Amino acid sequence: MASSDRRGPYICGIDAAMDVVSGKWKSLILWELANYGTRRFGELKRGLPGVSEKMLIQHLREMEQDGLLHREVYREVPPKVEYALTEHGRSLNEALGPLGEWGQRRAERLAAEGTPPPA
Amino acid sequence: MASSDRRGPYICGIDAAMDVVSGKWKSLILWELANYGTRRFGELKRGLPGVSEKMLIQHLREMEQDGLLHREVYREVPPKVEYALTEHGRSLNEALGPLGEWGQRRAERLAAEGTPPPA
DNA sequence: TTCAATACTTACCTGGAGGTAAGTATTGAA
DNA sequence: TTCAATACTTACCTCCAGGTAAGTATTGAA
Repeated sequence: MASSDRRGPYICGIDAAMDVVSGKWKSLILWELANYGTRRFGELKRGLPGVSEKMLIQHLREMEQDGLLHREVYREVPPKVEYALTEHGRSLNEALGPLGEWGQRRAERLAAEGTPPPA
Repeated sequence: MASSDRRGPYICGIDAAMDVVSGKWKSLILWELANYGTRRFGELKRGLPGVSEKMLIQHLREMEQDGLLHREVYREVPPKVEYALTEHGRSLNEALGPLGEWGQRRAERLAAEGTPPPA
């Protein structure tokens, strides 16, 4: 969910899914964790160029509350925290597959049509 | 795309798809048009309770520019305008299917867990 | 005693998504 | 001459997602 809690009522499934995945970096976090299995806070930060620490932690917290990922704290010095997808997170990532493929085709089509990225 | 034009560069397919589908009412417009085939402005408005005319027309214009739908004007009095999905719009709607199903399951799970909608 | 490394935390600010409400254009019917 | 019906259009405003930048907590090593 977004920081302004919703959790319904939803008018359709897309609505319910978007409530959980909308957020500038969430789908990328999902992708990163699906690819690497487990990632530390700093690794995620480096893997998402441009993300601010505030938004990264905020998104991670929301995704944890939404049951998409698990947070494991290792009491070491310096501190170490690992994030990993839950089963729900993995299934969401899979459900996003077709959308990603559609977007991929769109990007290729735009490129083929000679639409240069804006200056 | 959002009113602040993006059209890339995209860092992944999800990104490219989200650029086109993010917007409070866009997935619902997609669903409405996929279900009815063709809809007039006023019909869409009545079909999306709560949408403002400003946002509806803005979303429709953006989706037209993104090649998702077609706008057909009938020179009559009173005026008549019909909207229908293009092939791209239809394929996007299909790509959203699994996400919608995931959201549906999530909504059912939340209901089963006894998470009442917020007051 | 200070520093390095990691993972946050907090205060503050800006831009833009989206809402409200009133106005416009067209023309046949009453 | 006014009104009804439809599809916008415009001005103005609010709220919040997200950014920046500085601060905190922990403790072993130098």
